[in-house]
Amino acid sequence: MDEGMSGFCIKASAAGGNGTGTKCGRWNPTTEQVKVLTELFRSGLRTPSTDQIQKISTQLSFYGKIESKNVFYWFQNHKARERQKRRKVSISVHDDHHNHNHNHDLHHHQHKDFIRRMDKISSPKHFLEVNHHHHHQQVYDHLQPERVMETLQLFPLNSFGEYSEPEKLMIRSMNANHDHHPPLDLRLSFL
Amino acid sequence: MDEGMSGFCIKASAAGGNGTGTKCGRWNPTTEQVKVLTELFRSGLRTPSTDQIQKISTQLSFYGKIESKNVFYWFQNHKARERQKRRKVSISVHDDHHNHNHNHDLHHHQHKDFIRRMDKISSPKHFLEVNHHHHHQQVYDHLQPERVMETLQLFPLNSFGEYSEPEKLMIRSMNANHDHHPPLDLRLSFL
DNA sequence: GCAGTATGAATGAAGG
DNA sequence: CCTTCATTCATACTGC
Repeated sequence: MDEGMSGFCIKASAAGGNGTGTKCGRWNPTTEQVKVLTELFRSGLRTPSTDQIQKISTQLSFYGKIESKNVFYWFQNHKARERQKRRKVSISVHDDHHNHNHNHDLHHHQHKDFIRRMDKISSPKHFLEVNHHHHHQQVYDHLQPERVMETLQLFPLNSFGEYSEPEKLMIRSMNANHDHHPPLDLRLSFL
Repeated sequence: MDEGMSGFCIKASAAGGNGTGTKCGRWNPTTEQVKVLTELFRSGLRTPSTDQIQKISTQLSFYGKIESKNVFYWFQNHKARERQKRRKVSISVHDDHHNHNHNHDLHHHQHKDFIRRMDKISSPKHFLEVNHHHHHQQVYDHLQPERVMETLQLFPLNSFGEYSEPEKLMIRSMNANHDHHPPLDLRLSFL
């Protein structure tokens, strides 16, 4: 998992107002690019479509290396951060001491799609309820370092990456037969 | 930004590969969990059934805190993003003058987020291929610094017709009236 | 050089 | 499934 980290971009451009250098790794927008993007944003563009992204990217490529994804991410981030700042501030300003229901109020209204699927395919009863262990401390159990290999030796960590064909088939068959009340057992021990 | 600490999550995890810490708010898969999930995915499992999800979840819980929904979402996201990622988004809009590199994609996974939109929303034909087709010739053509286009037609579309006329004008003036800028032009007419 | 910060990139989680 | 939001991770940049 240790990234290869190929990050060694020689980027000379800075906020000062230039746009030279720029080689690899992560995109480093030139001031011109940022300017255009900002203008577009201020113009009301929040979530550009594919076409728009492409065009913007193409145009901006004149000022320097850029890819579509950069434009996409830029807008995503910019929008998100604008909102984030907004949120933080507003919370601080008129906090009514009772306004805590939209930030980290996690769970309780659960995910629709997930529930729907769960509910349909095979009533998991308290599939979600299982999650209701918030009053337990066992949550902290997992903070244990990775030295708890005893009971479940399902995943030989040193065998990842490659597996035999028969195993693939097994998996496949399992996957193919899971419609109603699948008698299938997904034992991950095949790994 | 400092405030990042909105939550109370002690996220000690990082790209370094770990499995400790992390226990609040959003699920933070350990490397082992990711590994297993990835393997399952690679094995052909795309949309696990409820039972499968449950089993996977149960098994993965050995490595750390996890809930069924996490597994569910993981597969959904991974599948979607993987599919679109496959779309090859390395649009080298900017021709490599002499820079033939092939080391920028090796580190982590690429983006997967924006790809989705790219592939589907609009041009189902080819999004990236286009970049290879056009050699930015025409791009430069109407990017001539000297050529000042009166156009500032932002977005002919209407997806976001939020901007007001004044703003268009502002942009326009900005574009057409750049006293101290050489070849810089902010024409957004390409959209 | 390291700390702090701004921001690009990735992905978990939801909504529709 | 597709689109979007939110949070987080990683890195470029700036200042000390």
